Amino acid sequence: MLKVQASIAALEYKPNRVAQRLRSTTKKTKLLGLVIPDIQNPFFVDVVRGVEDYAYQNNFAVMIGNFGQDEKKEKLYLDILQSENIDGLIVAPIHGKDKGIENLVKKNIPVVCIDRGLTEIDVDVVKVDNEQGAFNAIDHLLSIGHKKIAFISGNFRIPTYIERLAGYKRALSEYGVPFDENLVFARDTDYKSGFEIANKILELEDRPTAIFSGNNLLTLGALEAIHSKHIRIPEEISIIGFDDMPWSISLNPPLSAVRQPGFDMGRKAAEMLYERILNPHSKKEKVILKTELMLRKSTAPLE
Amino acid sequence: MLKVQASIAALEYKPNRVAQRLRSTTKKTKLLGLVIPDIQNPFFVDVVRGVEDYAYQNNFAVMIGNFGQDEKKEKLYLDILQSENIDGLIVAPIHGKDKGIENLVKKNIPVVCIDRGLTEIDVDVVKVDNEQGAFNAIDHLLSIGHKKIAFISGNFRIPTYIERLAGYKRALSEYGVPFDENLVFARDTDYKSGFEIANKILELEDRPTAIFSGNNLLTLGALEAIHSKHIRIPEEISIIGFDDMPWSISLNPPLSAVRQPGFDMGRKAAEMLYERILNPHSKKEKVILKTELMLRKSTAPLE
DNA sequence: ATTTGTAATGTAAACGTTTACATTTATCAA
DNA sequence: TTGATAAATGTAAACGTTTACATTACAAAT
Repeated sequence: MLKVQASIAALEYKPNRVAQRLRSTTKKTKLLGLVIPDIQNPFFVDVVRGVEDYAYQNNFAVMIGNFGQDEKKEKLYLDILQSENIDGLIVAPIHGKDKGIENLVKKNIPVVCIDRGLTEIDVDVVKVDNEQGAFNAIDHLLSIGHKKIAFISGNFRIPTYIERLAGYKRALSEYGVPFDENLVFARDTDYKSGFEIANKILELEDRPTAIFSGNNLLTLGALEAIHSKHIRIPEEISIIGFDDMPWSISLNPPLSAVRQPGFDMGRKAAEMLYERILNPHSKKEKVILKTELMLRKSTAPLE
Repeated sequence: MLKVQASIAALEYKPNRVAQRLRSTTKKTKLLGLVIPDIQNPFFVDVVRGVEDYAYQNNFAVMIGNFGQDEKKEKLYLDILQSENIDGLIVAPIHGKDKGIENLVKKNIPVVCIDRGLTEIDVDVVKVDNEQGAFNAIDHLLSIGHKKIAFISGNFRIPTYIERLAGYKRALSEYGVPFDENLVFARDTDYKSGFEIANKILELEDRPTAIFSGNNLLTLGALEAIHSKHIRIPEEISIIGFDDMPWSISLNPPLSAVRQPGFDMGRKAAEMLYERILNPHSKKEKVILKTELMLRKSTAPLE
């Protein structure tokens, strides 16, 4: 063994990553940034796991920022990560024209967008076919006789929800059911919003026979609202949600849902980021993953 | 306005955090480490949110590592964070004699332990009264007539589960029910373990009338096992879990649980870490938070 | 105008690496 | 043993800050 290497081992020398990162030009700093909208949403937790899985295998550390749908907070994390000289960044943009992310891309910092893309600039993206996913859910509901279907959505500044709304509309029009804008409710993407919106829906004069909820947390919130009013699912109302969870089967009743492959999305994003770091000028890539309709017990035919 | 400051503003100068951290001795690097066992567990997600909440308010960034109960991975994150010159670290030790964390404490790096303490060394800790929490759950079960209560636990190297077992035993002995070691099952702390252990329990000759599951994920896994065998809760078997979730009420049936204040725990830990950074030699603090018994519909008297 | 004090700016070294060469040491064939 | 080549080690500058002083500028007070 070499003398130097022997000493390295003997003294248990661990390089200081800060100094490495300060000096290094040829990216070997092994630090990735990951900026997500809501760590409470199990879908994003899956994404995180996917990213970490790939990162760990390739000796990267991951620095996570959770901005909780707060634009200022997102900006802060973007700034911090940039001034941390990260090798690259995986981020779910708060909206399609996110200037902060655009700037990073322009500065040639490797960026991969997840869950949502950017409209103003060409960038790597991994997402899901939201339009088709929503279409499948609504198509299912329509096929079993529902016509009055409420949509509990997140904010329409988030591209994801625009796409899901498009799927909702397309299904409706295929069945010749007119679109009623009073049936779509958009607010935040959290549990509380789901709860409050569902409460409002359930008190409507001519109550919808089915609910399509735009994400995990909205679904769970809506479920609480329905249960607290002792309305029976699916006898009195059907519900199907975007995002599946391992324990969807243990909900009351077992929940029908549009499954997104969160783990795969995270893993793929990390992989693409790695490629992008190695190869900064190759063509930007768009990956659209498929959703899967999980039919369980929360949707039933309208008699 | 000063000339220098004017230029700072004009050029939108952002200090390079890496250089700052490399040079700075009087800790103003504003970076915290957070190392958690399992980001899939909603309890730890709450902890993360609590930490981030405090950090954000005090302009700290948080670097999260999720080690998934893998000791090697925990070690890696500890090493990485240390060589990142972080100001301080919040960590849930993988077991009570965690050498990696002991070393950090000895090197005078500010450390706060969450959820679990360290036996060999004096360190700041925020945890919950696990013994009492488990006692309350078992006491409730015993008070409504159950005697044969299975305990789905995590690995007994994790201090938390040792304490929960102690509470289980104490309740039993207060009711004069002999402890039967064949009723405690310890494996990993994930969904799959809960599912598999519950399956085993349900096939037992003289099947327990109640299950106490050691955490969130174990509970959810057990629930799936029970449902897939079409065993009715609580008519045929009662179940109560450690850890509550916002949507526990929407489970089938609404789940009785021992609630831990995860958000508060995270926030308190961040606060204590901040104090520790400012004041490295003050007396180490132990904070024991209270649990709360949430009685819903998954436990019923034994007729 | 001169002094005095304070605020603002300037200067050089240091943090622990990487980078790019220069130099030394080891290895092998002739 | 010598020379050629490769491997190992040595050296100095640079990364962008902070730290600790030194210097300069600008008031207000004499």
